[in-house]
Amino acid sequence: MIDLKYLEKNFDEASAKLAKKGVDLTILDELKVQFAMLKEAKQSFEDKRAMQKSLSKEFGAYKAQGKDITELKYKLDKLKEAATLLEQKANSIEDELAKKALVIPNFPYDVVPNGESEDDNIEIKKILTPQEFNFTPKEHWELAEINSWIDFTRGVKLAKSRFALLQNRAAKLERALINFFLDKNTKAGFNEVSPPILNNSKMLQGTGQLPKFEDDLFKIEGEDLYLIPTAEVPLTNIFNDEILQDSELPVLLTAATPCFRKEAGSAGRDTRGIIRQHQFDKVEMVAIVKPEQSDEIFEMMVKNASDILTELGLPHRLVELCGGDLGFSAARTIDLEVWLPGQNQYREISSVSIMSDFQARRAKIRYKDGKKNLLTHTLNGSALAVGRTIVAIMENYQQEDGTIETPEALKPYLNR
RNA sequence: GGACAGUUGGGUGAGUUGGCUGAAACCACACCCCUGCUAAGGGUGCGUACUCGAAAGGGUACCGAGGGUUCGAAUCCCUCACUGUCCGCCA
Repeated sequence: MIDLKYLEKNFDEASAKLAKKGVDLTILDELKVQFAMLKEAKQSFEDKRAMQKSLSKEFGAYKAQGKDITELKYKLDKLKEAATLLEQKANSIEDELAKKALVIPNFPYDVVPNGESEDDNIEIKKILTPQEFNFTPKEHWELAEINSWIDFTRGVKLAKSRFALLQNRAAKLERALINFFLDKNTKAGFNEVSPPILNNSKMLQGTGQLPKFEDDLFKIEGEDLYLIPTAEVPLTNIFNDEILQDSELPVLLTAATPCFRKEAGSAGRDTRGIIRQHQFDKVEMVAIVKPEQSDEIFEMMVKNASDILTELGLPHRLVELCGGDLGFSAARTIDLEVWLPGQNQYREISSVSIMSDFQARRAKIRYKDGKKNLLTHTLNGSALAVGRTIVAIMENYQQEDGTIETPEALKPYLNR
């Protein structure tokens, strides 16, 4: 959630920032007005309630002394009625305000370039040069067919469209990659955990998926539980409603989990292959940090993800997302895009973001700074998306006959 | 899933014949004093959030969540969630 006090005090500046993200600014005016109304309503309720409470104390004394209480009771009844009314008014303003505030996206950082869509993103640098093939490289689904790595038909039979069945060496490769990624992240200082992959609505709200993006989530019927769309949700919310000691920070966590997304709104996109599935494995990095630590940790996370790709021999590039392409909770994001020779283009394989204090405010993640409790910053990034890494290996390591070689770095993980 | 018990501040844990309790005590933590050497003693402070105030200091809400009774509820009633134990089931 954005800082409403900041919005109140620096309205124009806040508006300019959100405009960069393409927010309809009329909602901000409403927010500002309602925020002022809420303060006033709360104040008048609290004044009445204070009066009621202090008189109520006398009530006990009166009774003990055997004094007549009918007049006092009459006054108290009136006060109670008035206070309750004022309370309801304040509550309804607060509810409305919360409803609106929860769907306002995070403020982007100043370094974020202007732009409306992914076409306006800015390439920062390329790492490794794509190799020249002396044949026409195939797309990964053709290779999957030739090597019998992926059974798309039966995946759909078992579940529905956008589900696939990895088999043979692809299944082994998936497991090897998860281990490889976790080992790399551990070496980079991240602590491995294995969280629940069903989380409740409070957690989904904490990281920003709810209430606005409910349609993207798979929900368990009859339960307040959702399949997580990313391990960012459980990892970040480990500290939901907690106050950390400042000596504990930064907290660096990594986990390999399946992720589940409905992909609502991406009908027709990437329907072939396993680029966009309802279920996919991903190894995630999450950091809970003091605000002054977040830039440094961010660079470290980007480098870690990039180094892993380099070690796998996969050409990739770093892309700074523009305001319009930035996610709801993100203040700044760098995407890592891997080269896919079959598709002849770079495709996202990791996304590393600073959420500033946006998630921390929603999830109430704080730390002790002397006597004060301050909001932490949260960051997350993939290192890496497993399915897309398999795609990248298939396309980059393909031979003319359609067979696929194994990257050197993975051999220790596959030959056992 | 069934039966019983419980859910209080960072931790342990009082308080459940309604008002003197936002909350004893102890531990932990912070600062100070004494002392000096890898101990101990003494003092003070210490829940969270919002809000008024320059500050000192006030106000309101929160004792698992939500609702109810009452002038007044951590304390009484209802619903739900969770934890523990026993039974059942099971990887």
